[in-house]
Formats: sequence, C-alpha cells, structure tokens
Amino acid sequence: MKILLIEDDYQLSKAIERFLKIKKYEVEAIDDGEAAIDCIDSSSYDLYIVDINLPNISGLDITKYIRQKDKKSAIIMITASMEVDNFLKAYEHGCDECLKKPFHLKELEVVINKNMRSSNEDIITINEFTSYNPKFDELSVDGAIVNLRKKEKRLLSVLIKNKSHIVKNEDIINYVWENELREKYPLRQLVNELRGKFPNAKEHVGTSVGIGYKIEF
Amino acid sequence: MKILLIEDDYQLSKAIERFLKIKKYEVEAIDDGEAAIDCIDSSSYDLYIVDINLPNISGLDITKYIRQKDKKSAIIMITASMEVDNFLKAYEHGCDECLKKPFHLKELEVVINKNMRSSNEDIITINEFTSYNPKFDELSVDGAIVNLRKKEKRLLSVLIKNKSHIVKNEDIINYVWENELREKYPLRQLVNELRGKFPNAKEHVGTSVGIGYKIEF
DNA sequence: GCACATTATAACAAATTTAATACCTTGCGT
DNA sequence: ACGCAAGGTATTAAATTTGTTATAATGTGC
Repeated sequence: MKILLIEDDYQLSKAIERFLKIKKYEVEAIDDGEAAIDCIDSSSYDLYIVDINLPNISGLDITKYIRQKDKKSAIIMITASMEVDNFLKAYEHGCDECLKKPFHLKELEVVINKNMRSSNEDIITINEFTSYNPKFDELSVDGAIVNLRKKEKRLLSVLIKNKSHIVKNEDIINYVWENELREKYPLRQLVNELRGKFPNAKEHVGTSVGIGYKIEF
Repeated sequence: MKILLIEDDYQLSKAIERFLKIKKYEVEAIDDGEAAIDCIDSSSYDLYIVDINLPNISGLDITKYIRQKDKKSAIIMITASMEVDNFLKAYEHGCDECLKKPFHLKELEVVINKNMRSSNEDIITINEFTSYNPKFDELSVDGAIVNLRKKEKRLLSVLIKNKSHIVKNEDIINYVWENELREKYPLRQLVNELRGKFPNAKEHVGTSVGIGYKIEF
C-alpha cells in the first residue's frame, strides 16, 4: 500500500511519515509541487495526501493533476480551518476527503482506512478456476495467466468494470475499437473467443438480445 | 430527499435547518435523543445529521441505533474539535462522515452532497419484491435482474418516465417502435408480456380504455 | 519477405424476439 | 340481456439476432 505525501511543513511531514511507517504503510514524502508532479508521472500510488498550501504549485492543481491521471486512488487534502472556499474547491478538484488543521494523526489513520478502496479490489475471483487482476487486466485459470489478445482484454475489462450490468453493444464497441471506424464490428465473434478462454465462461458471460452483454460472478 | 437533524443547540439547529430548506431538502429537526429514536422507528430518511453531544442519549448510541436499522443511508456526525476519541469512535459506530466544529454551512452542504451520491443509487422501488434502476433500465425481482427484452425495456422505461400519468397509445408506440412503420403495432401483447415479468404487475400497470396505459407505485 | 499471431469477413445454424392470428374476457350503452 | 368495441391471453409463424465455424486479410517481429 503505497502513499504519496505532499507536505512542505517539515515538522508535520516528518510526523505523518513516521506515524504511517509505524502503521506499515510505504510512504514517499515530497515537500514541493514540481517534485510531486515527477513522482505522480513516474510512479503509481494507492493514496495521496496533499497539503493545499504548497510553495510552487497549489495543492488544488496537484489534486486535479492526480485525478486526471488516476481516477481510482483516493486523495486526502489537508486544509487550514479558516479557508472555507478551499474546502469547497478541494472536492470540486476531485479530492475524496478534507482534513482540517489541526488534526490528530489517529484521525488521519481513520480517514486513510476509510478511503483505501483499492485494497479490497485486488484480485477478483470469477469462479473456482478463474481469477482476474484488474490492475494488469490479467486473467488466470488454475493459477496460469491466460494469453488474452488485445481486443479480448478490452472486452473483458469493460464487462468487468460493469459487472452484473448489461453493457450496450455500442458502448462495448466504443471501448474495444476505440476510434477505429468501420462498417461492421465483429463483436459476436469476439465474445465467442472470450467465452472460449476460461472454464464455464458461457454461464458468466450473458447475452441481452438487441442490447448488449454482461458478465456475472 | 429527507434529512433527520438531531441537534440540541437551538441556534445551530435552526441555522442548519433554515439553510438546508433553502437548498430544497426536506428537514426534520429534533433536539433530543429519545424523540430521535421515535423518528427513526416511525419514518425513513435518506441522511442523518447527528450531534455527538446530546442531553439524554449519546449521539454515538443513536448512530449505532440508526445503522442497525438502516444500512444504506449516510450518517454525518458533528463533533467538537477536541474530542479525538469521539472522532474515532464515530466511525466505529457506523457514521460516514465527521464534521468538526466549527464548520461553515457550505462545508456541510458539500459533505451532504458527497454522501448522497453513495447512498442514493437512485433505485426506484416498485413494490416489496420489485425495483428498477433507471440508469441501466434494469428491473430486479427479489434482487435478481429480470431479463427484459428490448421492447419490454422501452415500454417500461416510458411508463416509468411518466409514472402516475397515462401515456397515450400513440406515444408509447412512437417510443417503443421508434421509426418502424407498420400497419398495426402489437402493443396489447407487449403490455401483457411486461405484466408477466414482475409480481403484482397487474396492479401497477393500469389500462385507460381507448387512451393508453400508466404505471403506478 | 516469411512465419506467426491477430483480427475481419462471410456463411450458415441455432436461438430468441417480435408479429400475426385467433379466441376469450370485460365493460358499456341500449 | 344483447351486441359491440376494446383489451387480455395463448398459440403459432415470421423475422431478427446471435453463436459458431471456416477462411481471408491484416499486422508484427524476425
């Protein structure tokens, strides 16, 4: 569980870092906006803690930048009590939680636990033999990774993202064939291929005639 | 959108109530724990705002009580800045968000909006067994999604869009058969099919002889 | 350019949805 | 009570959509 901490107050940053490391989190602490952008670009984190007041770039802009790159991970912003407008803007910029100064480190811990959503969605179990790793779009049967082709991966991915709900043919096509324009799209054949890739797939991948497909497990 | 506000500080309670009513929420304000329990028992709310410090019963106990009865709706607790332990306990007792005093009413609004989203998946309850998800046009009976055919979906969709109002045969036909031109349209048969798809449908889907159909729930 | 993997196209069988038909039921006016 | 009009229901047929397989085309790395 990797956390990126962006905080320029040395005292506070050290305190948070030390506390989180005791709690067994992997923490990277950065005190400057520019450097933060580098980290965000070159690595991926499960959670971000961002102080709204930073020397170079505003914490709000960083939050926006993170959210644009990473829709999934949670962002916790640290704000000063008085700045009501910042509190409002923080949510608009895509943060998940605002922690007003002063706060107790235990409060931070509670808020982190509350927002660690990725921890429960690591590997998805489809059935007795089959599992799926959404992080890498990898399908495993009996522990071995199945060789999924590009379009098969995209198809499986969009179905799992909408697990238990029908995905309209049109939406699947847009997702799988992104911006390839053609007369007809061999979606039927692709579904057929995917169904051949893991045991009992036909029971999991259902058809809605005239509408689309869905996956269930 | 119905909110139960449990706050004994008259000034604060009135301020919140007035503010939320301006924002078009339906608010019920209670200043006492015992009375709150009555409300919780006899009515249902989409969101609860609970002050942790209350005269008779602790706000924590009320939160626990609410959560036991209603797993879905969000609970926002109002805590004093100093009480770190209460902050931690609040989450343990099942609250979704803690708002530390003092807070601006706009902050409250942001927090309400944030937590309405998660609890309110805008699923429509048709009857004891049946619900409808307008986002996906999906009908569920006893928790399982019913396989509605394309035209059945269209029919149900247009009826629900005009819930409690008669939709003229012509309008239904235009909606269901979009741009298919034919001599006669088997609307009667289609209505009949739909009525067979969920329990007590015949009581919900009514006929207006010579005019059209309507759904009620 | 050659093997190989991947994707598209085509054709037909199978399944499902939808329409047509016929007949039954209900409500209403006379 | 009768007849008529409109809606309800079951059955069957037609039309549409999908599943499946084979083959052609395309792309990719060597």
